[in-house]
Amino acid sequence: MARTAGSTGADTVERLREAALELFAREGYAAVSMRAIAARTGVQAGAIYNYFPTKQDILFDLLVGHMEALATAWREMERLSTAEIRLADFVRFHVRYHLVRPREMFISYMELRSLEEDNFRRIREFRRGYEAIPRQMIEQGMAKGAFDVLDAEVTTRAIIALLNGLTTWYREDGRLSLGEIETVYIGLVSRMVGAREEEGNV
Amino acid sequence: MARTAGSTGADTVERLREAALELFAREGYAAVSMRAIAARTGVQAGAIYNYFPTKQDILFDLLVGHMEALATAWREMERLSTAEIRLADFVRFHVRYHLVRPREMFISYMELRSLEEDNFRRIREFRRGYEAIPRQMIEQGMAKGAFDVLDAEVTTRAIIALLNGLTTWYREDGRLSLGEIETVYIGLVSRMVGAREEEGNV
DNA sequence: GAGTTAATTGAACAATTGTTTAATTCTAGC
DNA sequence: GCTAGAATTAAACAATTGTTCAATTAACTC
Repeated sequence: MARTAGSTGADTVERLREAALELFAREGYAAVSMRAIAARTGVQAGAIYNYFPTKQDILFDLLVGHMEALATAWREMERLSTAEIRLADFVRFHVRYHLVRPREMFISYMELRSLEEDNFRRIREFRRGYEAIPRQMIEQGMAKGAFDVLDAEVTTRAIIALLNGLTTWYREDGRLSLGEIETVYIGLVSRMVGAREEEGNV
Repeated sequence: MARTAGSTGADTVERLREAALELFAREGYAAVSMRAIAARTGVQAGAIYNYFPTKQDILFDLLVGHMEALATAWREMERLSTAEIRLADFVRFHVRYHLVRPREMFISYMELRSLEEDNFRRIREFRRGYEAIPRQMIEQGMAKGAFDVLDAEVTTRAIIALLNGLTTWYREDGRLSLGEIETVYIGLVSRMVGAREEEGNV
């Protein structure tokens, strides 16, 4: 046998991405075999190599894609305003964006260690750029006296950890809606940075 | 060849634990082979099976050991007091305990998915018990009017995520000392729960 | 409808995996 | 100094791993 009826490359590569994303998120990169990804796509293992040179390239492709889409999405919706409002915007954006893409979020911070040297460095750069966004807001808010923070670096990292921690417990069918979780998180972050007026940050 | 000079079982099993802990933390359970653990211990792969029936049992042994030691350590140092002080105590304890054992902390929340069904359930129970500690403090503080919290569950989970996130960025040779990080974290958590008097929680 | 290209199979590769077992050497107790 | 048991090696097992490639079939072009 060979080419199967109705198969097109663009379709197959997309189904491969989806299968790999699901499996990497659920089992972890190292525990997933090329045959498992192929089986889930309804294809033989050899076919994968028409689209990705190695297993590592699948992971890297997923992570780059996620980070680029994330950065683009933020750029498209960010607005100029005070540090308080911009930080609240960022929290809302981050929560909303990731809760709709839990698998991407999960692998993008769980599978960093599965990346080879060069790939790791590139993804790390992406992350640094993204994490610089809240950091700058906090520093700006401090400079203008709108925030009261003991240590900008630790506070930023704590906020990022708190945001990323969402993946470990959020369930779509949970008690709270996405909007309610956003509200709670915005309130928490607002307190963490010691924003002057606790309410009214829209 | 066979038994090597100066070898005792108690010593070997401890070195095996240490090797497995280091490798699991660095590479991930699935990416570590029995031969890699053996090599790091200075022993052949077959020797491991005198102490652990399977690879899975090594991971489980490490996780159970960590969770039990963690719970014991907290019980030994906890004291009766107000919710504010007890929560600050807990944060300080958690930060200090884990920053001295980054590898245990790392695998105990990164490798949960590598556990087989039954083992996973047992470790999850341990975790639930431990995470109930801050949750109860928060609920108690709310009931007494000492805390002002929008949602107890989400706030608890956010605090736990923030605490666990330490592993992803803490470095022993970093800018801040363990004590300074503790102080910042206690302040952050205190704000998150809306503790009435922000300072003076010792 | 013939010829070209795109897409896939299926078998094969060597390497590595977790685990078992018989043989061997060391240590401890008498 | 002998012996029993503890500790380990080294070889072997079948299964699985990532990857390659010639053969084969489907879709597209003219």
